[in-house]
Amino acid sequence: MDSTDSEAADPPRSPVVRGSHPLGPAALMDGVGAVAALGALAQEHRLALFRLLVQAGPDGMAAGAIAEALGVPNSSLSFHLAQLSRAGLISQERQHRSLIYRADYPAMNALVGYLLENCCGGAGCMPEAACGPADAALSRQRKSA
Amino acid sequence: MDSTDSEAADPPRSPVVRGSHPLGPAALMDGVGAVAALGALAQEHRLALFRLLVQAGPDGMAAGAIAEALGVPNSSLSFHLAQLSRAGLISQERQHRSLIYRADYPAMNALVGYLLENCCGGAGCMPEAACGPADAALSRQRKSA
DNA sequence: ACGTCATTTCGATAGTTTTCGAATTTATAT
DNA sequence: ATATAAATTCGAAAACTATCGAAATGACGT
Repeated sequence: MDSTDSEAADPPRSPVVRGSHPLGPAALMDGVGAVAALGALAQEHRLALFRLLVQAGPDGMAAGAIAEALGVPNSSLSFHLAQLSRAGLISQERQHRSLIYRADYPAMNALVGYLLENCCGGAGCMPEAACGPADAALSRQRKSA
Repeated sequence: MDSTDSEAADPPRSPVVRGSHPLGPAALMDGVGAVAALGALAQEHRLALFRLLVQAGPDGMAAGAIAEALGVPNSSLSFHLAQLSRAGLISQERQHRSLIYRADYPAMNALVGYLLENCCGGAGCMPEAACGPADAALSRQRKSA
C-alpha cells in the first residue's frame, strides 16, 4: 500500500535540494520545505507579519515599522522574523540603519504550488490567478525606489 | 497605526463564522482558521496523512489502514487525526467497525484561497487550476474497492 | 452475554515554541 | 571618539506539541 509516493513519514530523509534561504530561486518545494513553510505561517503574529510584508510590496518594511504595526515587542518580532527567514519566506536587506524585510514571492508560490499539487488531488483548487510581486491593486500606487 | 487591516495580532477575536468541523461548507476562511489549518498541516506525519487522504479520494481510508500506511503507532495517529479534524481539514464517518476518514476538499480550497488572497499580493500565485474531489490524475487509476 | 476487533482516551515524559527584558552588535552622525 | 538609533542575540520562564503504552470505549458476530 504505497511505493507510488515520493516522500511520506519515514526517517531516512532523501538528499533532495532543500533550503535556499538567502533569497534564492525557491521554485520547487519538497515535503520538508512545505512543513517548514507551513509551520512558519502557522502562528498568529507571523501570519499577520507575512501578510503585512506582502501588502508592503517590493519596498518591504523596516523591522521597527513592522513591530510598531503589529504591536509586538521588538525582540519577539526579531524571533518571528528569523522563523520566516529560516523557512525562506522572507528576505532581508540592510538600508542605512534599518533592516528592510520583504516577502519572498517565489517561495510563497512554491508553497501554494505544493499544496495544489499534493493536497488538492493533483488538480488544483482555485479558478485562476497570476502572481507577480504584489502589484495588482496594492503597489500600483507606489513607485518603488 | 493600523485600521486598514481586517485582522492582525490583537487578542479580541472577531465574531466571524469560524469552525464548522463536522464536514461543513467551510467556503470562507479567516485568519484564525488559516492559522489552525496551517498548524495542522505543519507536521511531517500530518502532512503525509493529509496527502494520503487526498490521494485516497472520496472513498477515504480507515484509521487502521492509515496507521499501517504511515508506519505510525495507532494512538499517535489518533492524536494527529484529531488535530486535522479540529482544524476542519478532514471528516470522519463510521462504517461498520472502522472509522473512515476523508479529506475535506472545500476546507483545503478555503485555505489555499486565503493564502492566494492574503499572502500573494491580492492577485494569486499559480497559473490556473480547477478543483474537484481529487479525480484528475490520481484516482483515475484506482478502481476503488 | 461474551470475545474480539477497531479506535480512542488517558497519563506520563521528552522536546519544541513563544515570550520578553536586558545586554550586545552594527551603523551613522557630530 | 562618543553618543544615538535600529536590531539582534541571550537567557530563563511559561505554554504548547509529540510520542506511545496501557486502559477504556464502541460495534459486531456467535
